[in-house]
Amino acid sequence: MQHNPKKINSELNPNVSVDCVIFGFDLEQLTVLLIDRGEISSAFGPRLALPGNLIYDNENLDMAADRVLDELTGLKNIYLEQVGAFGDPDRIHKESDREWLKSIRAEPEARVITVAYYTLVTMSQYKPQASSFAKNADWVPVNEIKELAFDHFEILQAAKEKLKQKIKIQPIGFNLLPEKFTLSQLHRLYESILDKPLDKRNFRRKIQKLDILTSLREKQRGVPHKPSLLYRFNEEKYQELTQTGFDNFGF
Amino acid sequence: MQHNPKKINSELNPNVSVDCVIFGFDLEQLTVLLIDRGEISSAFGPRLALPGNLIYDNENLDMAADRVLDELTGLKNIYLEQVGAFGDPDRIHKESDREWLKSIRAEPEARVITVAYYTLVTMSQYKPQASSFAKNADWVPVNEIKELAFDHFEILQAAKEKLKQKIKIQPIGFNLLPEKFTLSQLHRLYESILDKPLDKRNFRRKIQKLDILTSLREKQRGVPHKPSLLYRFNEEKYQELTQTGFDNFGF
DNA sequence: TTTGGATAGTGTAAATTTGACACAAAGCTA
DNA sequence: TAGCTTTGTGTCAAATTTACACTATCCAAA
Repeated sequence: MQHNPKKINSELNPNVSVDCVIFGFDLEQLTVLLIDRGEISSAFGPRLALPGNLIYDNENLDMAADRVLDELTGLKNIYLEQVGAFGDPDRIHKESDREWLKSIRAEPEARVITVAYYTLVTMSQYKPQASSFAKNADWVPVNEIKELAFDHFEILQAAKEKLKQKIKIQPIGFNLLPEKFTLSQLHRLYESILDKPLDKRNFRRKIQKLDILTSLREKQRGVPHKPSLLYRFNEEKYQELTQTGFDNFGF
Repeated sequence: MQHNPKKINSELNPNVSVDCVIFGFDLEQLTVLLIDRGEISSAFGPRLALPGNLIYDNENLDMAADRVLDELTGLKNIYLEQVGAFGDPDRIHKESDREWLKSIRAEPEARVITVAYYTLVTMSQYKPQASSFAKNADWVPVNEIKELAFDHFEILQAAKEKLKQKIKIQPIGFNLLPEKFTLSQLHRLYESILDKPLDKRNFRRKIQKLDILTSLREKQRGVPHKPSLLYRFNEEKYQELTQTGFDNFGF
């Protein structure tokens, strides 16, 4: 928790926390980085929760979200979007929740509102076992999550919906892919986020017409089938597009 | 401020406030209900601000927004959508801001984060002078607003953008119109929200094809030109539509 | 080396949607 | 009754969307 020593002199605000829905994509499906709260909670409710923490009084909300992400994964400068504020007075129900909150320095009796963010990371840049902060963290496919601690399941639903809407307007999906990727991977990504099948040929036609991909003269290697061409996201062309007011990346 | 006596026994949370962007439509342009903070602030900065207040510890955020709206306008059951949380540690800059916050019982030294909402009301249902709470409140056309107190201008921008995106997905604009309205009024409404001109015939064709309007056998009266037919929003047909997964109300 | 399994990559035709555009009808006022 | 103002309407061309099936390429196993 002392990962960012500059912050430690400031005071934690006991009323406001930040929770992060950290999305990843394992090239098959959308996943979320969850932390396991361990035995302490297992008898009472869901062990899995979104990573989060109270905010410091001298940081703004976006910075707090960056910090939580950094503490857990060591990643910086990650795509980040606010989902919204969640704050039912009774959002902390269980004795186990209170115990656990104490263990991370929160005031379990205070009413806490949380500001939720979602972030998009490239899974290959981060494996949970690589970081000492992430001993209890792991990627879980979104579709397999049926419950979470506190009101985190509700937050996850809201984040999925925000992401879905956002990707119809901006091609932010590239933040979830490695630098080089195939059209099929991009296709799968859009299908998982939009949660519906998309026709292969129509998808390819549409994405190619946008002209925001650079085709690398390079093929996939080691796959037991016809290897795919690799592409890279072309930031410059994307900027050109948006600056002309274009905003129809919808599917 | 004691409009809702049930709440008065609970404690105010000094760290969390709710601000409301109350949109209206004067049949010409989009407007926002602002309060005038009066002389106390005039020497230091903008007098106009969004209505808002601290939240009580026993109410959830949506309820708090409803309450603020009710206190100011007396309106209940209004369309309400969260914009997000705003919370730069230095969002309260000026001495005048501190004075004013004291006057509404806030703790000016505490770091306050605010959760912003936007709401859509029918202007004809509410005239500022009708309510004793609203002596200092008035409708201001959105396009004429150049600055607001605190970070409220930023919040307003965010709210406008949210509304713009939302109306592309759901036909929520009817909440801004009287029960009976003309297609031209609806047309103007979409133009003000989307902030761009829309071709009259194409707009009409599109809105009619959605089949969510009931044509009343009734004409406008007293207008110095050809009177328009009046329409009503058809909630049932809209529900049918959305339940089939339709979500393209975009323009 | 041949064969089978798996995914990549490609084109077309029909239906739908969009965008551009102009004039007659209806009511009010002077 | 003449003039002003806004309503209400149709068409055509272009662009976009949808549905749909087969060959090419690589790896692995026989």
